[in-house]
Amino acid sequence: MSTSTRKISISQKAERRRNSILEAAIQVVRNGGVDSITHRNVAQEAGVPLGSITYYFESREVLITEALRHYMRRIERRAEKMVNERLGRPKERELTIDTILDLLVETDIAQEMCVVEYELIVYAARKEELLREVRTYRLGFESQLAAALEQVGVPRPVLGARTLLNVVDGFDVERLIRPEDKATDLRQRLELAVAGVTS
Amino acid sequence: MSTSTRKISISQKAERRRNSILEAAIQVVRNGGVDSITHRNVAQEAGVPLGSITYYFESREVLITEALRHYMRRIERRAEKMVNERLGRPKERELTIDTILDLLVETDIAQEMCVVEYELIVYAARKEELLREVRTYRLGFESQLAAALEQVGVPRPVLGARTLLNVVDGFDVERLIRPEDKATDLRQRLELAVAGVTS
DNA sequence: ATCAAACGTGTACAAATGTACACTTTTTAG
DNA sequence: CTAAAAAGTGTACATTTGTACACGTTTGAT
Repeated sequence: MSTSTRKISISQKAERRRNSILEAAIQVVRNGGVDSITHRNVAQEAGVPLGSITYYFESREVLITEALRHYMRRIERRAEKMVNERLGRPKERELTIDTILDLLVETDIAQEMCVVEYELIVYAARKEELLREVRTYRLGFESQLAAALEQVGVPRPVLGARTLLNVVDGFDVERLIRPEDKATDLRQRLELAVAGVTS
Repeated sequence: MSTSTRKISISQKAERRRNSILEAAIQVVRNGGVDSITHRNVAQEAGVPLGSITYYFESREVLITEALRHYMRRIERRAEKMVNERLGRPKERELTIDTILDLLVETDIAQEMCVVEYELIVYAARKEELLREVRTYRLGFESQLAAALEQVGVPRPVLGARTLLNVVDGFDVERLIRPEDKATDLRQRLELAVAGVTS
Protein backbone atom coordinates (compact mmCIF):
# COMPACT_ATOMS: atom_id res chain seq x y z
CA MET A 1 0.00 0.00 0.00
CA SER A 2 2.87 2.33 0.75
CA THR A 3 4.08 1.69 -2.74
CA SER A 4 0.76 2.54 -4.28
CA THR A 5 0.43 5.80 -2.35
CA ARG A 6 3.99 6.60 -3.32
CA LYS A 7 3.16 5.92 -6.93
CA ILE A 8 0.12 8.13 -6.75
CA SER A 9 1.91 10.97 -5.05
CA ILE A 10 4.62 10.82 -7.66
CA SER A 11 2.26 10.91 -10.56
CA GLN A 12 0.48 13.72 -8.78
CA LYS A 13 3.76 15.59 -8.59
CA ALA A 14 4.30 15.01 -12.27
CA GLU A 15 0.76 16.15 -12.92
CA ARG A 16 1.40 19.34 -10.97
CA ARG A 17 4.58 19.94 -12.91
CA ARG A 18 2.74 19.45 -16.17
CA ASN A 19 0.02 21.80 -15.01
CA SER A 20 2.48 24.47 -14.00
CA ILE A 21 3.94 24.31 -17.49
CA LEU A 22 0.45 24.73 -18.94
CA GLU A 23 -0.21 27.69 -16.63
CA ALA A 24 3.06 29.21 -17.76
CA ALA A 25 2.09 28.66 -21.38
CA ILE A 26 -1.20 30.49 -20.86
CA GLN A 27 0.66 33.31 -19.17
CA VAL A 28 2.95 33.50 -22.19
CA VAL A 29 -0.09 33.71 -24.45
CA ARG A 30 -1.48 36.52 -22.34
CA ASN A 31 1.74 38.49 -22.64
CA GLY A 32 2.78 37.83 -26.20
CA GLY A 33 0.14 35.84 -28.05
CA VAL A 34 0.06 32.26 -29.24
CA ASP A 35 3.06 32.62 -31.52
CA SER A 36 5.24 33.56 -28.58
CA ILE A 37 4.68 30.08 -27.19
CA THR A 38 8.12 28.61 -27.75
CA HIS A 39 9.77 25.85 -25.78
CA ARG A 40 12.25 28.30 -24.38
CA ASN A 41 9.76 31.00 -23.44
CA VAL A 42 7.49 28.57 -21.68
CA ALA A 43 10.38 26.83 -19.93
CA GLN A 44 11.64 30.15 -18.59
CA GLU A 45 8.18 31.30 -17.51
CA ALA A 46 7.56 28.00 -15.73
CA GLY A 47 11.06 27.88 -14.27
CA VAL A 48 11.80 24.44 -15.66
CA PRO A 49 14.65 23.30 -17.89
CA LEU A 50 14.18 23.29 -21.64
CA GLY A 51 14.22 19.52 -21.89
CA SER A 52 11.19 19.25 -19.62
CA ILE A 53 8.95 20.83 -22.20
CA THR A 54 9.67 18.20 -24.81
CA TYR A 55 9.47 15.60 -22.08
CA TYR A 56 5.90 16.49 -21.10
CA PHE A 57 4.66 17.55 -24.54
CA GLU A 58 5.59 15.70 -27.65
CA SER A 59 5.54 18.74 -29.89
CA ARG A 60 4.96 22.46 -29.87
CA GLU A 61 1.52 22.05 -31.41
CA VAL A 62 0.49 19.62 -28.68
CA LEU A 63 1.76 22.06 -26.06
CA ILE A 64 -0.31 24.89 -27.51
CA THR A 65 -3.40 22.74 -27.86
CA GLU A 66 -3.12 21.42 -24.32
CA ALA A 67 -2.58 24.90 -22.95
CA LEU A 68 -5.72 26.18 -24.64
CA ARG A 69 -7.66 23.15 -23.41
CA HIS A 70 -6.39 23.88 -19.93
CA TYR A 71 -7.61 27.44 -20.29
CA MET A 72 -11.08 26.32 -21.39
CA ARG A 73 -11.44 23.94 -18.46
CA ARG A 74 -10.41 26.64 -16.04
CA ILE A 75 -12.97 29.09 -17.38
CA GLU A 76 -15.65 26.43 -17.29
CA ARG A 77 -14.87 25.74 -13.65
CA ARG A 78 -14.90 29.41 -12.81
CA ALA A 79 -18.21 29.96 -14.56
CA GLU A 80 -19.76 26.95 -12.87
CA LYS A 81 -18.60 28.17 -9.48
CA MET A 82 -20.02 31.60 -10.15
CA VAL A 83 -23.37 30.17 -11.24
CA ASN A 84 -23.51 28.09 -8.07
CA GLU A 85 -22.74 31.07 -5.87
CA ARG A 86 -25.22 33.29 -7.61
CA LEU A 87 -28.07 30.88 -8.16
CA GLY A 88 -27.19 28.44 -5.39
CA ARG A 89 -30.28 28.88 -3.25
CA PRO A 90 -33.14 28.76 -5.70
CA LYS A 91 -35.85 29.28 -3.09
CA GLU A 92 -34.42 32.37 -1.45
CA ARG A 93 -34.75 34.52 -4.52
CA GLU A 94 -36.27 33.50 -7.76
CA LEU A 95 -34.49 33.79 -11.10
CA THR A 96 -35.00 37.08 -12.88
CA ILE A 97 -33.65 38.68 -16.01
CA ASP A 98 -31.69 41.02 -13.80
CA THR A 99 -29.81 38.27 -12.02
CA ILE A 100 -29.06 36.67 -15.36
CA LEU A 101 -27.56 39.89 -16.64
CA ASP A 102 -25.59 40.35 -13.44
CA LEU A 103 -24.19 36.90 -13.95
CA LEU A 104 -23.19 37.62 -17.53
CA VAL A 105 -21.46 40.83 -16.57
CA GLU A 106 -19.67 39.33 -13.63
CA THR A 107 -18.58 36.19 -15.42
CA ASP A 108 -17.06 38.53 -17.94
CA ILE A 109 -15.09 40.67 -15.49
CA ALA A 110 -11.76 39.04 -16.14
CA GLN A 111 -10.36 41.53 -18.58
CA GLU A 112 -7.14 39.63 -19.00
CA MET A 113 -9.20 36.58 -19.83
CA CYS A 114 -10.59 37.98 -23.04
CA VAL A 115 -7.12 38.33 -24.51
CA VAL A 116 -6.53 34.60 -24.25
CA GLU A 117 -10.10 33.84 -25.33
CA TYR A 118 -9.67 35.52 -28.70
CA GLU A 119 -6.15 34.27 -29.18
CA LEU A 120 -7.71 30.86 -28.67
CA ILE A 121 -10.47 31.42 -31.18
CA VAL A 122 -8.22 32.86 -33.84
CA TYR A 123 -5.77 30.02 -33.40
CA ALA A 124 -8.43 27.32 -33.30
CA ALA A 125 -10.07 28.68 -36.44
CA ARG A 126 -7.37 26.83 -38.39
CA LYS A 127 -7.28 23.59 -36.40
CA GLU A 128 -10.23 21.33 -37.10
CA GLU A 129 -10.06 19.25 -33.95
CA LEU A 130 -9.48 22.07 -31.48
CA LEU A 131 -12.19 24.06 -33.20
CA ARG A 132 -14.72 21.36 -32.41
CA GLU A 133 -13.77 21.54 -28.75
CA VAL A 134 -14.07 25.32 -28.74
CA ARG A 135 -17.52 24.93 -30.27
CA THR A 136 -18.78 22.67 -27.50
CA TYR A 137 -17.02 24.83 -24.88
CA ARG A 138 -18.96 27.84 -26.06
CA LEU A 139 -22.16 25.92 -26.73
CA GLY A 140 -22.08 25.07 -23.04
CA PHE A 141 -22.50 28.70 -22.07
CA GLU A 142 -25.09 29.24 -24.74
CA SER A 143 -27.34 26.39 -23.66
CA GLN A 144 -27.03 27.32 -20.00
CA LEU A 145 -28.05 30.86 -20.78
CA ALA A 146 -30.85 29.69 -23.06
CA ALA A 147 -32.19 27.44 -20.31
CA ALA A 148 -32.12 30.31 -17.84
CA LEU A 149 -33.92 32.59 -20.28
CA GLU A 150 -36.55 29.97 -20.93
CA GLN A 151 -37.07 29.54 -17.21
CA VAL A 152 -37.76 33.24 -16.96
CA GLY A 153 -40.30 33.01 -19.75
CA VAL A 154 -38.41 34.58 -22.64
CA PRO A 155 -40.23 33.82 -25.94
CA ARG A 156 -37.30 32.65 -28.09
CA PRO A 157 -34.65 31.64 -25.55
CA VAL A 158 -32.06 30.21 -27.95
CA LEU A 159 -32.10 33.21 -30.26
CA GLY A 160 -32.07 35.43 -27.18
CA ALA A 161 -29.11 33.63 -25.65
CA ARG A 162 -27.14 33.87 -28.87
CA THR A 163 -27.87 37.55 -29.21
CA LEU A 164 -26.89 38.34 -25.65
CA LEU A 165 -23.69 36.35 -25.95
CA ASN A 166 -22.97 38.18 -29.18
CA VAL A 167 -23.20 41.43 -27.28
CA VAL A 168 -20.78 40.11 -24.66
CA ASP A 169 -18.36 38.90 -27.33
CA GLY A 170 -18.59 42.14 -29.23
CA PHE A 171 -18.00 44.03 -26.04
CA ASP A 172 -14.91 41.98 -25.29
CA VAL A 173 -13.57 42.52 -28.79
CA GLU A 174 -14.14 46.22 -28.30
CA ARG A 175 -12.30 46.01 -25.02
CA LEU A 176 -9.31 44.51 -26.80
CA ILE A 177 -9.24 47.69 -28.81
CA ARG A 178 -10.19 50.13 -26.05
CA PRO A 179 -8.79 48.61 -22.88
CA GLU A 180 -9.79 51.60 -20.75
CA ASP A 181 -13.52 50.93 -20.96
CA LYS A 182 -15.22 49.61 -17.87
CA ALA A 183 -17.62 46.70 -17.72
CA THR A 184 -20.47 48.88 -16.42
CA ASP A 185 -21.11 49.84 -19.99
CA LEU A 186 -21.72 46.22 -20.85
CA ARG A 187 -24.65 46.18 -18.43
CA GLN A 188 -26.33 49.04 -20.29
CA ARG A 189 -25.96 47.32 -23.60
CA LEU A 190 -27.27 44.04 -22.31
CA GLU A 191 -30.28 45.84 -20.90
CA LEU A 192 -30.83 47.39 -24.28
CA ALA A 193 -30.62 44.05 -26.03
CA VAL A 194 -32.72 42.31 -23.45
CA ALA A 195 -35.58 44.69 -24.08
CA GLY A 196 -35.82 43.16 -27.52
CA VAL A 197 -35.32 39.63 -26.24
CA THR A 198 -38.15 39.80 -23.72
CA SER A 199 -40.70 41.36 -25.99
CA MET B 1 7.21 66.15 -70.29
CA SER B 2 7.85 62.68 -71.55
CA THR B 3 10.38 62.28 -68.79
CA SER B 4 7.93 63.36 -66.14
CA THR B 5 5.22 61.01 -67.36
CA ARG B 6 7.85 58.29 -67.47
CA LYS B 7 8.84 59.09 -63.90
CA ILE B 8 5.24 58.96 -62.81
CA SER B 9 4.47 55.76 -64.61
CA ILE B 10 7.51 54.13 -63.07
CA SER B 11 6.66 55.13 -59.56
CA GLN B 12 3.14 53.99 -60.29
CA LYS B 13 4.54 50.69 -61.37
CA ALA B 14 6.52 50.48 -58.16
CA GLU B 15 3.39 51.42 -56.25
CA ARG B 16 1.46 48.64 -57.94
CA ARG B 17 4.21 46.18 -57.16
CA ARG B 18 4.18 47.25 -53.54
CA ASN B 19 0.43 46.92 -53.46
CA SER B 20 0.50 43.47 -54.95
CA ILE B 21 2.89 42.43 -52.21
CA LEU B 22 0.49 43.83 -49.63
CA GLU B 23 -2.42 41.99 -51.25
CA ALA B 24 -0.39 38.82 -51.17
CA ALA B 25 0.41 39.41 -47.51
CA ILE B 26 -3.29 39.76 -46.70
CA GLN B 27 -3.98 36.58 -48.60
CA VAL B 28 -1.32 34.84 -46.54
CA VAL B 29 -2.99 36.09 -43.36
CA ARG B 30 -6.30 34.76 -44.58
CA ASN B 31 -4.83 31.34 -45.18
CA GLY B 32 -2.48 30.91 -42.27
CA GLY B 33 -2.75 33.82 -39.85
CA VAL B 34 -0.44 36.71 -39.10
CA ASP B 35 2.43 34.51 -37.96
CA SER B 36 2.57 32.84 -41.34
CA ILE B 37 3.60 36.17 -42.82
CA THR B 38 7.21 35.43 -43.64
CA HIS B 39 9.33 37.04 -46.32
CA ARG B 40 9.39 33.79 -48.24
CA ASN B 41 5.67 33.04 -47.97
CA VAL B 42 4.69 36.49 -49.09
CA ALA B 43 7.25 36.53 -51.88
CA GLN B 44 5.93 33.25 -53.23
CA GLU B 45 2.30 34.31 -52.94
CA ALA B 46 3.05 37.59 -54.73
CA GLY B 47 5.28 35.93 -57.30
CA VAL B 48 8.21 38.22 -56.62
CA PRO B 49 11.77 37.34 -55.62
CA LEU B 50 12.69 37.19 -51.95
CA GLY B 51 14.89 40.26 -52.11
CA SER B 52 11.96 42.40 -53.24
CA ILE B 53 10.25 42.04 -49.90
CA THR B 54 13.14 43.55 -47.98
CA TYR B 55 13.49 46.10 -50.73
CA TYR B 56 9.95 47.43 -50.33
CA PHE B 57 9.59 46.86 -46.59
CA GLU B 58 12.36 47.55 -44.18
CA SER B 59 11.40 44.81 -41.76
CA ARG B 60 8.90 42.04 -41.18
CA GLU B 61 7.03 44.10 -38.63
CA VAL B 62 6.65 46.98 -41.08
CA LEU B 63 5.40 44.55 -43.71
CA ILE B 64 2.75 43.18 -41.35
CA THR B 65 1.69 46.63 -40.20
CA GLU B 66 1.43 47.95 -43.73
CA ALA B 67 -0.54 44.90 -44.84
CA LEU B 68 -3.08 45.39 -42.06
CA ARG B 69 -3.32 49.10 -42.87
CA HIS B 70 -3.91 48.17 -46.48
CA TYR B 71 -6.69 45.85 -45.35
CA MET B 72 -8.35 48.57 -43.27
CA ARG B 73 -8.31 51.03 -46.13
CA ARG B 74 -9.84 48.49 -48.44
CA ILE B 75 -12.68 47.71 -46.06
CA GLU B 76 -13.31 51.40 -45.53
CA ARG B 77 -13.57 51.93 -49.26
CA ARG B 78 -15.87 48.98 -49.64
CA ALA B 79 -18.14 50.14 -46.82
CA GLU B 80 -18.25 53.67 -48.19
CA LYS B 81 -19.18 52.38 -51.61
CA MET B 82 -21.92 50.24 -50.14
CA VAL B 83 -23.34 53.13 -48.14
CA ASN B 84 -23.38 55.27 -51.25
CA GLU B 85 -25.16 52.62 -53.26
CA ARG B 86 -27.71 51.93 -50.55
CA LEU B 87 -28.37 55.44 -49.33
CA GLY B 88 -27.31 57.25 -52.46
CA ARG B 89 -30.66 58.77 -53.40
CA PRO B 90 -31.98 60.19 -50.15
CA LYS B 91 -35.21 61.48 -51.65
CA GLU B 92 -36.35 58.29 -53.31
CA ARG B 93 -36.75 56.39 -50.06
CA GLU B 94 -36.25 57.78 -46.61
CA LEU B 95 -33.92 56.24 -44.07
CA THR B 96 -35.49 53.57 -41.88
CA ILE B 97 -34.26 51.18 -39.25
CA ASP B 98 -34.81 48.41 -41.75
CA THR B 99 -32.48 49.87 -44.34
CA ILE B 100 -29.88 50.42 -41.64
CA LEU B 101 -30.05 46.78 -40.63
CA ASP B 102 -29.89 45.68 -44.25
CA LEU B 103 -26.76 47.74 -44.61
CA LEU B 104 -25.17 46.18 -41.54
CA VAL B 105 -25.94 42.67 -42.70
CA GLU B 106 -24.75 43.27 -46.21
CA THR B 107 -21.60 45.10 -45.24
CA ASP B 108 -20.83 42.06 -43.17
CA ILE B 109 -21.33 39.46 -45.89
CA ALA B 110 -17.66 38.95 -46.58
CA GLN B 111 -17.07 35.86 -44.52
CA GLU B 112 -13.44 35.64 -45.46
CA MET B 113 -13.07 39.21 -44.30
CA CYS B 114 -13.81 38.43 -40.68
CA VAL B 115 -10.86 36.09 -40.44
CA VAL B 116 -8.46 38.89 -41.28
CA GLU B 117 -10.40 41.36 -39.13
CA TYR B 118 -9.86 39.39 -35.95
CA GLU B 119 -6.32 38.45 -36.83
CA LEU B 120 -5.81 42.18 -37.13
CA ILE B 121 -7.38 42.97 -33.79
CA VAL B 122 -5.55 40.26 -31.91
CA TYR B 123 -2.26 41.30 -33.45
CA ALA B 124 -2.84 45.02 -32.93
CA ALA B 125 -3.78 44.46 -29.30
CA ARG B 126 -0.05 44.32 -28.57
CA LYS B 127 1.14 47.17 -30.80
CA GLU B 128 0.34 50.57 -29.38
CA GLU B 129 0.55 52.54 -32.61
CA LEU B 130 -1.39 50.14 -34.82
CA LEU B 131 -3.98 49.79 -32.08
CA ARG B 132 -4.70 53.50 -32.26
CA GLU B 133 -5.31 53.21 -35.96
CA VAL B 134 -7.61 50.25 -35.49
CA ARG B 135 -9.53 52.29 -32.93
CA THR B 136 -10.20 55.14 -35.34
CA TYR B 137 -10.91 52.66 -38.13
CA ARG B 138 -13.66 51.11 -36.06
CA LEU B 139 -14.84 54.38 -34.54
CA GLY B 140 -15.54 55.43 -38.10
CA PHE B 141 -18.19 52.76 -38.48
CA GLU B 142 -19.56 53.44 -35.03
CA SER B 143 -20.09 57.14 -35.57
CA GLN B 144 -21.60 56.58 -39.01
CA LEU B 145 -24.06 54.12 -37.55
CA ALA B 146 -24.80 56.38 -34.59
CA ALA B 147 -25.54 59.27 -36.95
CA ALA B 148 -27.90 57.11 -38.96
CA LEU B 149 -29.69 55.95 -35.84
CA GLU B 150 -30.04 59.50 -34.61
CA GLN B 151 -31.47 60.52 -37.96
CA VAL B 152 -34.12 57.85 -37.56
CA GLY B 153 -34.98 59.13 -34.12
CA VAL B 154 -33.42 56.50 -31.88
CA PRO B 155 -33.25 57.78 -28.26
CA ARG B 156 -29.63 56.92 -27.39
CA PRO B 157 -27.93 56.59 -30.77
CA VAL B 158 -24.35 56.10 -29.55
CA LEU B 159 -25.21 53.38 -27.09
CA GLY B 160 -27.47 51.84 -29.71
CA ALA B 161 -24.74 51.89 -32.34
CA ARG B 162 -22.26 50.27 -29.99
CA THR B 163 -24.72 47.58 -29.03
CA LEU B 164 -25.61 46.76 -32.62
CA LEU B 165 -21.97 46.64 -33.63
CA ASN B 166 -21.32 44.37 -30.67
CA VAL B 167 -23.93 42.01 -32.03
CA VAL B 168 -22.25 42.07 -35.42
CA ASP B 169 -18.82 41.46 -33.89
CA GLY B 170 -20.14 38.70 -31.70
CA PHE B 171 -21.81 37.14 -34.69
CA ASP B 172 -18.57 37.25 -36.65
CA VAL B 173 -16.66 35.67 -33.80
CA GLU B 174 -19.29 32.97 -33.67
CA ARG B 175 -18.88 32.49 -37.38
CA LEU B 176 -15.16 31.91 -36.91
CA ILE B 177 -16.17 29.01 -34.72
CA ARG B 178 -19.17 27.80 -36.71
CA PRO B 179 -18.34 28.63 -40.33
CA GLU B 180 -21.43 26.89 -41.66
CA ASP B 181 -23.89 29.45 -40.27
CA LYS B 182 -25.50 31.82 -42.71
CA ALA B 183 -25.81 35.56 -42.32
CA THR B 184 -29.61 35.47 -42.34
CA ASP B 185 -29.43 34.65 -38.68
CA LEU B 186 -27.61 37.92 -38.04
CA ARG B 187 -30.67 39.79 -39.29
CA GLN B 188 -32.88 38.14 -36.69
CA ARG B 189 -30.52 39.01 -33.89
CA LEU B 190 -30.17 42.60 -35.00
CA GLU B 191 -33.94 42.88 -35.09
CA LEU B 192 -34.05 41.55 -31.57
CA ALA B 193 -31.45 44.02 -30.36
CA VAL B 194 -32.99 46.89 -32.24
CA ALA B 195 -36.27 46.39 -30.42
CA GLY B 196 -34.43 47.45 -27.29
CA VAL B 197 -32.58 50.23 -29.03
CA THR B 198 -35.67 51.90 -30.42
CA SER B 199 -37.73 51.78 -27.22
C1' DA C 1 21.74 -2.63 -0.43
C1' DT C 2 21.38 -3.31 -5.36
C1' DC C 3 20.07 -2.97 -9.77
C1' DA C 4 16.92 -2.44 -13.51
C1' DA C 5 13.54 0.70 -15.13
C1' DA C 6 11.32 4.88 -15.33
C1' DC C 7 12.06 9.73 -14.96
C1' DG C 8 14.05 13.97 -15.98
C1' DT C 9 17.72 17.16 -17.98
C1' DG C 10 21.49 19.37 -20.83
C1' DT C 11 23.35 19.57 -25.23
C1' DA C 12 23.76 19.41 -29.95
C1' DC C 13 21.90 19.83 -34.46
C1' DA C 14 19.06 20.51 -38.61
C1' DA C 15 15.63 23.52 -40.47
C1' DA C 16 13.61 27.96 -40.98
C1' DT C 17 13.77 32.72 -40.53
C1' DG C 18 14.99 37.86 -41.01
C1' DT C 19 18.13 40.58 -43.04
C1' DA C 20 22.57 42.54 -44.99
C1' DC C 21 24.89 43.31 -49.05
C1' DA C 22 27.34 42.38 -53.30
C1' DC C 23 25.67 42.17 -57.63
C1' DT C 24 22.96 42.90 -62.08
C1' DT C 25 19.63 45.44 -64.58
C1' DT C 26 17.16 49.51 -65.71
C1' DT C 27 16.64 54.40 -65.87
C1' DT C 28 18.08 59.07 -66.54
C1' DA C 29 20.98 63.07 -67.61
C1' DG C 30 24.58 65.06 -70.63
C1' DC D 1 25.47 56.87 -76.98
C1' DT D 2 27.53 56.66 -72.44
C1' DA D 3 28.25 56.77 -67.79
C1' DA D 4 26.48 57.59 -63.36
C1' DA D 5 22.66 56.65 -60.43
C1' DA D 6 18.72 54.36 -59.08
C1' DA D 7 16.02 50.15 -58.90
C1' DG D 8 15.74 45.48 -58.16
C1' DT D 9 17.54 40.68 -57.17
C1' DG D 10 20.14 36.49 -55.49
C1' DT D 11 22.96 34.74 -52.06
C1' DA D 12 25.04 34.10 -47.83
C1' DC D 13 24.89 34.31 -42.90
C1' DA D 14 23.72 34.87 -38.03
C1' DT D 15 19.95 33.84 -35.11
C1' DT D 16 16.09 31.46 -33.45
C1' DT D 17 13.40 27.63 -33.54
C1' DG D 18 11.78 22.62 -32.61
C1' DT D 19 13.37 18.41 -31.44
C1' DA D 20 16.34 14.16 -30.86
C1' DC D 21 19.02 11.77 -27.78
C1' DA D 22 22.85 10.64 -24.78
C1' DC D 23 23.41 11.08 -20.12
C1' DG D 24 22.54 11.53 -15.10
C1' DT D 25 19.10 10.88 -11.31
C1' DT D 26 15.36 8.96 -8.80
C1' DT D 27 12.27 5.20 -7.86
C1' DG D 28 10.71 0.54 -6.59
C1' DA D 29 11.16 -4.50 -6.32
C1' DT D 30 14.17 -8.03 -4.57
